[in-house]
Amino acid sequence: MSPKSLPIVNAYWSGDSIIAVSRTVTGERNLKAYPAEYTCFLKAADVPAAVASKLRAWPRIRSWEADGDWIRLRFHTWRDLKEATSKSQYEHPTYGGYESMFDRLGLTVYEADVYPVRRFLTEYAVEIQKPRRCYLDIEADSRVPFGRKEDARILSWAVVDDTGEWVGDLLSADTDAAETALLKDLWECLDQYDQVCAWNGDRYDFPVLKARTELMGIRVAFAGWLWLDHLELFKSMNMHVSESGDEKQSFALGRIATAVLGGETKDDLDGSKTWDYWVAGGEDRERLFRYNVRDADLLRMIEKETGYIDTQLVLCQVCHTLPDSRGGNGTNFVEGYLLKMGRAEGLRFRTNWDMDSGARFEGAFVMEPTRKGLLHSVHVADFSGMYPSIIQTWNISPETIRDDVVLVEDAATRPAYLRHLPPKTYPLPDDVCQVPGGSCFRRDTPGLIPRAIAELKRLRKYWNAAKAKAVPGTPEWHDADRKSNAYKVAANTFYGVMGAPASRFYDQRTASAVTAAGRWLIRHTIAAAEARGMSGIYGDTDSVFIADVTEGAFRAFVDWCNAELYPKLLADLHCPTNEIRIAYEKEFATIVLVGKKRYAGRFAHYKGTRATADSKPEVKGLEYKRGDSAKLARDLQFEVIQSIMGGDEDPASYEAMAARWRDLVVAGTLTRRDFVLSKTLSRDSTAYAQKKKKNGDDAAQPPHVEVAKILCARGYDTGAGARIEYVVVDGWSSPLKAIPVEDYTDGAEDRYYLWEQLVWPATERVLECAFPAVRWAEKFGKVRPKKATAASTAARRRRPAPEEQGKLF
DNA sequence: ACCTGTGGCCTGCTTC
DNA sequence: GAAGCAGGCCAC
Repeated sequence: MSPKSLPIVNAYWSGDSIIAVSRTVTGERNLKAYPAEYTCFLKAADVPAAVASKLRAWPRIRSWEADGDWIRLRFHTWRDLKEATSKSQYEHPTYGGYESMFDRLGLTVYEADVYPVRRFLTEYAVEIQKPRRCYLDIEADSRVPFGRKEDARILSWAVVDDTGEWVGDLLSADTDAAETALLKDLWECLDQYDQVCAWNGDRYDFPVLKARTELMGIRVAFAGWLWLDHLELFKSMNMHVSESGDEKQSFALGRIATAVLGGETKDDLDGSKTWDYWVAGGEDRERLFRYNVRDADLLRMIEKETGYIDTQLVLCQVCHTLPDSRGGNGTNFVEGYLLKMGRAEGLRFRTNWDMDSGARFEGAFVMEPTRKGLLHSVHVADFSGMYPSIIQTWNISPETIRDDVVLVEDAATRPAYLRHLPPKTYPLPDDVCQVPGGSCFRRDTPGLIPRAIAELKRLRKYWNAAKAKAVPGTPEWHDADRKSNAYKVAANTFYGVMGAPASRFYDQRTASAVTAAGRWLIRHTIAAAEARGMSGIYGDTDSVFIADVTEGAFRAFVDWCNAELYPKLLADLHCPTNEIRIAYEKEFATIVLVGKKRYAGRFAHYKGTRATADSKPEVKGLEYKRGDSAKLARDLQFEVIQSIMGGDEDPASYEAMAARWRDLVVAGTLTRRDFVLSKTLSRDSTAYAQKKKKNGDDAAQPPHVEVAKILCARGYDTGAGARIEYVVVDGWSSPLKAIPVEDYTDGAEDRYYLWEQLVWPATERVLECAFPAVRWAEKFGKVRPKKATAASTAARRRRPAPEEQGKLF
C-alpha cells in the first residue's frame, strides 16, 4: 500500500474490483479500479509448518504472505473465503454442530468476514472527500399501492443542490419510451453528484428509482452513488433534541419542514393523487412538478438549518466510513475506526460471521426516588462522558482483560455462603486494576479502546478550542462545532459497540465492566453526599439529584469529589489513570419528581447561569415528550407543568383546570389532530406474532397493528418503520375499536375513552404526585356514563340535552 | 450488507 | 382487579 493519501468520495465493489470514485480538480468524476481483496489473517505463530505447506498448496488460496506477526491469506473469490472460514462446511464428527475448514485445522482466522469495500478502506490511506451532494425527490403513479411501488411509473423528478440550483423533468407521455427518456435525463443529472439525499429514500425513492431504471433497461452502476436517507438521519440526530412529542408524531416532510424552518410549509398538494394531477395535464401537471421541486428544495433547507448531513460526513471522515445511509451506523463507524487503528498497530480482530445473540448484561443503576412530588431546590451533578471516561480510567478493552485474576472479598465481608471457598487472589496484584463487581484489567499497557477514546477526546478538545476562537455562526464555527460533535458521538459509541453481539468487538465482559464501574461510582457519590448531611433523592446512570444543601456547599462537594474522593477510590483500585469528573450541572428551583425517568423541573440556574422567568421547564419522560401520546394529553399536561413551574401551588387552581379540560374533551369542539394517535410499526404488519386465545380464536393485536392490517389491504406502506395514525372509536369494548385516521368522520371518536385513558391519566399522575391531598382519580377519572354503549353516547354528544350535560359527572 | 447498550414507564390484551 | 406478557418510546 502506498502511504500517500488517496482521496475518494465513494468506493464500491464490482466484479473483482473495488471502484474508487474521486473527483478531479476540474470536477470530473474519476473512477479507478483496485483489485478486490478476499482476505483473512492467521497468527503466524499458530500455524505449524506442515499445516502451512498444506494450506499454501490449496487451490482456493490465491496468495499467502507474511505481514508482521500475521499471515495474510488471499482467496480467489469472496465465496471461497466465506466457505472456507464460516461454520457451515463440515459437520463436526462428535458434537453434531458445524465447523469451518480452519476449525478442523485448529486454526483461528481473523477478519475473514470483513467486506471487500471495508477491506479496501482499511488497507489504503483513503481520505473521504466532501461529496458533491444533491437532494432528490421523485413523484410516481399514485394509483399503484406502496406494496408494488416498483410498478409505478415515475411521473417527475427534481434534483436540487446546496446552492439552490434545481433541475427536473416531467413525464411527457404515459409510455416506456417517455419514462426511459425521463430517467436518462435524471441519471445524466445525477452524474454531477456523488451523494443523493432523499426523504424516506431507503424505503421509497431509491428502490423505485432502481427498479424503474432496470425495468427500462438503462444500465447504471447504482453503487456509484452514496444514497442517503435524509429522514432516517434526521430522526437519529433529532429525536433527543425535540422538545415535545408534537415534533415526533409525524415525520412527513411537510411537518418536519414546518417544525425546522418555521414559516416554510409544503405545498398543499395531495400526494396520493399524483396520477390525477399528471393526467389532467396543463396547469395541474405543472403544479405537480412545482410540488416535486419544492419537496426536493425543502431537503436542502432542512440541511442548511440542521447541518446533520454535514455532521454525519465528519463522523464518516473520522472513521473512514462512506457517508451513505449505513455510514452513520454505530457498529459500522466504530469498526471503520478500529480496523484502521488495528492495521496501523499490527493488530487483527476476530471473525464475526455468525453473530450469536449474546446474553443481556446488567446496565446502569437507576435510583428509586426517595422523595416524590413537588420539591424545591434540588441540585444535579453528573459525570461528564461517564462511560468513555470509565473505559479510560480502568483501561477497559478486550485485550487488556485479566480474567485469570478473580477477586474475592476478604473473609470478614464475604457472604457466609461463600466462606468455604478459598480466596483466589487477594489483595489486588500490582499490575492489575479492578472494577468492583466486574473484571480486572491490566494497568501496564494501554488498551486499544482506551487509546481510541483518548485520541477522539483529544481531537474533540482541539475542535472545541477552534470553535471558541471562531466567530459564532460562520462556516469555520459550524465546521469546528460539527467536528467536535462527531468526535463526541464516536467516543460515546464504543461502549455500546462492545456490548453489541453484532459487532466484532463484542465482549460482554468489557461492556458489563463499564456499567459495573458506573454503578459503583454513582453509589459512592450519593453515599458521600449523604455522609455530609445532604439527601440523595434520585439518580440515573451518571447523575445524582441532591437536596438539603445550599448551592455553595454543593459546589464545594462536587469539587471535593473530583479532588479527593475519586482519586482516592480509584487509586485503591489501582486504576492507571483517573479521567473521572463530576460536574455541577444545574439546580431545579422547582421539580415535580413523578418517578424514575419521569420529571419536570424549572431551573434556578444551569451551569451557574441564572434562569429567567421565561426559561422553559425541562421535562423528561412524561407524556408531553412522547410522540405516541394524544395531543390533548400533551397540552393539558404541559399547561399543568407550566403553571406549577410558574409558582402556582394552590391545588384549587388545578381542580378548576382539570374540570375545564374535562369538559372540553368530553363535550367541546375538537379536531382530529387533538386525539389522533400515532405509533411506529417495529416490524412489518404481517410479522407480528398472532396469538391464539384459549377458545381457539385469534387474539387481538395491539390497536396500531390492527389498523395497520387494514391499511396494508389498501396498499399502504405497512412495513417495519411505517408510522400508523389512528383514532379510537370505541374504547369501551375489549379489544377496543380503532380506525385509520383517513376513515375518520366527525364525531366518530370515543370522547370518554379519550379523557379516561388518553388525556387525564397523564396529568393525574403529575397532580397526584404534586398535590397528594386531593383525590384526583375520584374527582376527575370517570366520565363515561354507566351502561352506556358507544353508539348511544355518540348520539347524545351530537344533541346533548342540557340536563344530561349537568349530570355527567 | 439488518444490527451500539440496559433500565423503565405505560398501555392494551388475555387469563385467572 | 391483578398478573404476565408484548409493544412502543423514552432516559441515560
